[in-house]
Amino acid sequence: MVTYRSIKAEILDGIIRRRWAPGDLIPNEEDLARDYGCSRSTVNRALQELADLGILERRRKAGTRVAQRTSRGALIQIQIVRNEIEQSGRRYGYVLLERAEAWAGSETAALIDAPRGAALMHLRCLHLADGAPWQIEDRLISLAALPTAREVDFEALSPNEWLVTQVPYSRSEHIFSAEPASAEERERLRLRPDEPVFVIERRTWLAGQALTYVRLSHPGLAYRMISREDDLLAAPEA
Amino acid sequence: MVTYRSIKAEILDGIIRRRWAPGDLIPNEEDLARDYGCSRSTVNRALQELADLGILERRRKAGTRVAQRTSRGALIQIQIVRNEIEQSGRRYGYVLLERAEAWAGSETAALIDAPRGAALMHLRCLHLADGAPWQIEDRLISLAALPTAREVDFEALSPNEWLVTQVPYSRSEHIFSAEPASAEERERLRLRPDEPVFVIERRTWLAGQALTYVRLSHPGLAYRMISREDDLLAAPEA
DNA sequence: AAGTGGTCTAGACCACTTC
DNA sequence: AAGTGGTCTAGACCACTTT
Repeated sequence: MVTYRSIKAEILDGIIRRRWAPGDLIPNEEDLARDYGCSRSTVNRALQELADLGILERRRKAGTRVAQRTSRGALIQIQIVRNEIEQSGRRYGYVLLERAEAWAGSETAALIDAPRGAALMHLRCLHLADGAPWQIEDRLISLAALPTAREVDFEALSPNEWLVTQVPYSRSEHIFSAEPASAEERERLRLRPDEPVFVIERRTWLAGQALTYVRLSHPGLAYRMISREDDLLAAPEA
Repeated sequence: MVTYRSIKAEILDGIIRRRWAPGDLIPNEEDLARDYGCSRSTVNRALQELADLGILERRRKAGTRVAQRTSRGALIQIQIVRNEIEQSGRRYGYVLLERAEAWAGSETAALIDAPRGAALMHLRCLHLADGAPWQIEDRLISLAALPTAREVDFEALSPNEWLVTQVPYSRSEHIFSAEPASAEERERLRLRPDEPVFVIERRTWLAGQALTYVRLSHPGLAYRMISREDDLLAAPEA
């Protein structure tokens, strides 16, 4: 039986084994359908999924070409801190360090992408793995967008967990960097002298309105962010 | 006209505005098709794409549910270094520091995931932006998998560029970390005292065979890895 | 003007999962 | 056993792009 999966696999194989090089035109849907003895819809689905993966480029009338691969991306999965720690078999711990409400100055307004003077909640927390410091969470929440944040007991539930489970967003931005540790980070994360921090900054919006900004800092020597991509040639069945 | 895109947008809107909360069951395809006055295939495509995005979870007989969102991932685009620099309007420079062939010892074998004793090429290069050091590329290439690497003029073309444009792979792994700078990195990247490096490590394989391992280190104070996600609610037309 | 992909349809059969 | 999604078909019309 010719399935869209089998067509997808064959085309992929042809690309990887250089039957078609980047930039080459592959046959049109009608021809492929005849070759494979299936309907055009089936071919269409296979090619469309390869185009979604960035492996093919398709244009009406111009046909379907193998994309000039600049290197595929890496997909980073950012989980709820608690799950990330528990899934690696360690015990999760959490401490709220600070909770305050304030109006946005020009610096904080820029961080969270809210207007100056907007009402914000500022939270600082420490997440622990097996009792050892794992991550400092330094967060701003827009109270205009999320007034219910005022009623949440952040001593019991981390803002990270509350937001991820309760607050939908439609757009996000992530920035990753390596920074020298501040004196406070050195102390709270119990860093060695000279040990840097791995920093993740994230902003989220819902329908154009800023929701939150967070800076997550991890001990540089203990933290690695890993992304594994599935093998494109691996057959689902065998 | 009811299109699969409009259905996708409506369902997404319903999820984001909490008409359905995470874990909730949404109507089955047949009912939705009747509601929208379209065929089941159209509904199917909409729901399937949302499932591919990780927003819905579907199981036969059990139906379609809103996924428990752990937070969507961040997609990192890793480009050819030269393009990355030139696209930001800076002048690109490149220097080959070292080129050698060797047999894999136990450490290098583990890095590249090749057997001990495998023939490897070792390359070290420096990439510059506007004359300032931007990245050290420290690379191992498996000569068993890529014997043609021996004939490439790496004085003229960086291994990064050669591999990305010429060598297909089917699986990859990325690791990002913050590390204290070594003495050599401090010198080559002209780092300030205490400035860490942002490190990207990447391995690639083709059909199970290891191709290459690379360690890319950037000045921590100058480098930021950024990932922006499209707004899910943004309408393609208006 | 003509070629190619994009999408929809109405129906069919099947595969998987729960009841 | 029955409900739900997964996939295929044959055909149709349309949208976009190039010639």
